[in-house]
Amino acid sequence: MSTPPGSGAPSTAYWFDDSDPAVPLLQAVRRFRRADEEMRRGMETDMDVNATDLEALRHVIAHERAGTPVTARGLSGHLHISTASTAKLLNRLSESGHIRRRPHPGDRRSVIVTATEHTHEEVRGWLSPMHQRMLQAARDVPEESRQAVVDFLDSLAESLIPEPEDGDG
Amino acid sequence: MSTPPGSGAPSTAYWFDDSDPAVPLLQAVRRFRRADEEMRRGMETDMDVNATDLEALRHVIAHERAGTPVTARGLSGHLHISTASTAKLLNRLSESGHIRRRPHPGDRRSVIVTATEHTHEEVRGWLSPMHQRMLQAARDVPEESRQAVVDFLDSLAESLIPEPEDGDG
DNA sequence: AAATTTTACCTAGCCTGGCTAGCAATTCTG
DNA sequence: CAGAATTGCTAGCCAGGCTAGGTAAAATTT
Repeated sequence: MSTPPGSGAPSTAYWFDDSDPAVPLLQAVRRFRRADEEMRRGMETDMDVNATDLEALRHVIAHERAGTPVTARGLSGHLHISTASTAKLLNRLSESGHIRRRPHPGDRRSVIVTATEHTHEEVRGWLSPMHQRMLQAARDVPEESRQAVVDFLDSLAESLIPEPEDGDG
Repeated sequence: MSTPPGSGAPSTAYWFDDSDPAVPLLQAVRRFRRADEEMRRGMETDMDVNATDLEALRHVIAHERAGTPVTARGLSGHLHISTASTAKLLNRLSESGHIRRRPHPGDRRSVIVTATEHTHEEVRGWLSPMHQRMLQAARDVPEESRQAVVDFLDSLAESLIPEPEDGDG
């Protein structure tokens, strides 16, 4: 083995066995996750909203663009917070001018949430250049490796699902 | 054409132009991110600690394994929370039996944080099978595509760094 | 080496953003 | 149509951030 037991462990690769050629891939994944977190933090700071509110805005905008507008209920589900917390969130975001509540055309109990034009611009300002760069990164992946990348990512996603404890039946 | 302008947009690919062959890669990235979030949520629930505390435990354990133990200060920096909040966090986690404070051998102001054996086991129970699966996923990437994967991920990470506003200069 | 500044950590007390409970309006169902 | 279910709201609680301010130890200056 490459990490001699009992010796001072290497500083970069905590858990890892350096000799495994698969390790650099997981290290790259780790770097990506870190960068993702930092990006979110930067965006929160810049737009002066918390993480949940930011994700809410992102969701609202995405659905607005897709023409499948979002209700308070739907938002609550997406964010995994209660409908009560969602009501508070909507209050915050409408007071700060980020979103607007609109009546749902087909259900008078329900509320449609839309982003204000200002919010659209603000988010576009952040996301669209970022998105362009990400798209370019994806285009730079050689044709013959694209499927491998997709498979790897999906396989990773699969890895994160906990193995079902073999219970009774 | 794939996304007829003005028509009702497709539900899966909000922002995307389906015709770009790079898009499936970003969609896979998105699926991975989602899975990652869900994994964390599951772990929080299962171990009955909040996200910050969980990340703290992870960090402590990783550093413990690497033989570079972590101080309260270091933890505070890693988590991006104040030293005061870190003190509270350490109180929570030591009351719940997850960690222990130890004197720093070389600096009597400082505190070394270690995880209890129980915590090590608990985290190992979650992470090491997951890690095995991730490692397998990485090994399954064909040799000739590995570099492309690493490059893509690093390039994505790079993409997340906001472009420097061209200011005065 | 004495005095000063900086650093690591702590407690006290505040505020934001979750939560449950409970209500009104609307829609669905038998 | 009566009763059950669903959507969203307010009220009020609590966890987990924060700033302010204190002490002890270490580092730096004089």
